[in-house]
Amino acid sequence: MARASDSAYKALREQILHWQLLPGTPLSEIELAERLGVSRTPLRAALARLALEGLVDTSRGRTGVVSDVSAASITDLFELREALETQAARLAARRCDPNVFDALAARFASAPELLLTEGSDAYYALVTEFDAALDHALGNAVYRGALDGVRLHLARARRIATANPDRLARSAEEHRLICTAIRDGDVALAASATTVHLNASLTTILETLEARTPAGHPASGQKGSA
Amino acid sequence: MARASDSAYKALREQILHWQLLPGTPLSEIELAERLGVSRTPLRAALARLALEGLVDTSRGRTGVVSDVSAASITDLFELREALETQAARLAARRCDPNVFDALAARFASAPELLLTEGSDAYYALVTEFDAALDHALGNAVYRGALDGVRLHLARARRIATANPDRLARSAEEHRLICTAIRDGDVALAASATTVHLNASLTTILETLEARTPAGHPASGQKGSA
DNA sequence: TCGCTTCGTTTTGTATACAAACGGGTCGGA
DNA sequence: TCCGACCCGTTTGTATACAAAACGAAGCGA
Repeated sequence: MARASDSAYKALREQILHWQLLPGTPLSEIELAERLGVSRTPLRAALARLALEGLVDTSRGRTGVVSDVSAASITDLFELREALETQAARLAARRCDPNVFDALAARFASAPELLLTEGSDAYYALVTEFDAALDHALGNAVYRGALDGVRLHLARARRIATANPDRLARSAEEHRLICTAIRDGDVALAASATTVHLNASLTTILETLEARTPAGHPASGQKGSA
Repeated sequence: MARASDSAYKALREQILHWQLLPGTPLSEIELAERLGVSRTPLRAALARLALEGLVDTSRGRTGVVSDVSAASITDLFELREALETQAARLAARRCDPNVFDALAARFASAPELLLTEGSDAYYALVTEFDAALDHALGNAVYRGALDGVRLHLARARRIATANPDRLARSAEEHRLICTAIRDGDVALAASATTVHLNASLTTILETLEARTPAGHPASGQKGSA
């Protein structure tokens, strides 16, 4: 990981995910190489990787731009996410170690205090632990790769909706329900609870997004085609 | 697409998918660059792309190898595939143009004759048309990207199980049922029929794979970790 | 005889130099 | 004045040269 291409990739990814590089920003190889202190060759590799992961859009023009985050693209993302996570919840309900998800349920139950004392970052860290537990329960590297792809884009979208303590508290309750359902091996409930959670999450993000773009002021171009 | 990196990518992908480059084959940059008549720079890009798509495994050692196709990896792949395709079938049942899937159902109904007169390649072309219709009904570029990733690996796995006319005829009947369910907007049936089809397909591939590896003769190493 | 260290070869990773292609701008003509 | 073609600058795509690191083998020592 000490390779220049990797560090360039990590740096760019971080900046895109943190909205320091805004959607639509053109990514000139020469300029970025200079700014990141690497040669064009490893930078090209980093850019190619970001393009394949969907964070960089190379389809328009020759110079790549940071890919767009529109209401349409987020809706599409959540459609895929629902397919993956509901089935993941079902599978986990069959295979998991109940103790793991029992412990997670308890931690989600006490999340309101966590939010008060340590803030939203600590809560997101807890969600990451939940994701890891889900991955471990699945025991499927291919499936995990697909989930990671979704989580990557989700991390960027989530930055818009951060800092809504009320929503996060409800999110914690939804996660708690998912955890108990998985712990109890209740396949149907695990899937349904996941659907409920994702719908609430999507709604929140879309509302925040709409509030941010007053109307007639599209954030940065549209989604793919018509 | 006239770029050297793209042609190298396409050539390598073709050879891997057609089992001309067998799983485990080491991919030396110098040798491949010479063989394909391109420089190492574009070849590296091609190799990186294949690695990100999962056709090349760079985790073991420094030199990448063609990724493995084991019973375990195929089972994992199908677990992901089921998550994606069952939900895709549900969504398509809600959104599709009935005429499209009605026409497809008719063509799957007459697939037995197609298999007799034109062979399995023509049948696979029909399946590809079905996939395209599904993508179009979804109208979701992100979802399609995930499906394409699965289809890529599936194409390689399928090469093992090809040329079982009896199975293909049954596959056609399963597809016909899926098409009619989608056409009729029957969400539950579309999903269930897809599950049935995928299970049958997986079983066939695993049986063929087992018959090919007589025992104690692992095709080419194991899957990821333990 | 087994294990460790060390050296050599091979392979990847990076930098730079060069060629080609796209875009913008300007000049000329209708 | 508007349209079109051509030219030039910038940017990407490719090739090669160099550096660093990893694998393997051989030799030494216990």
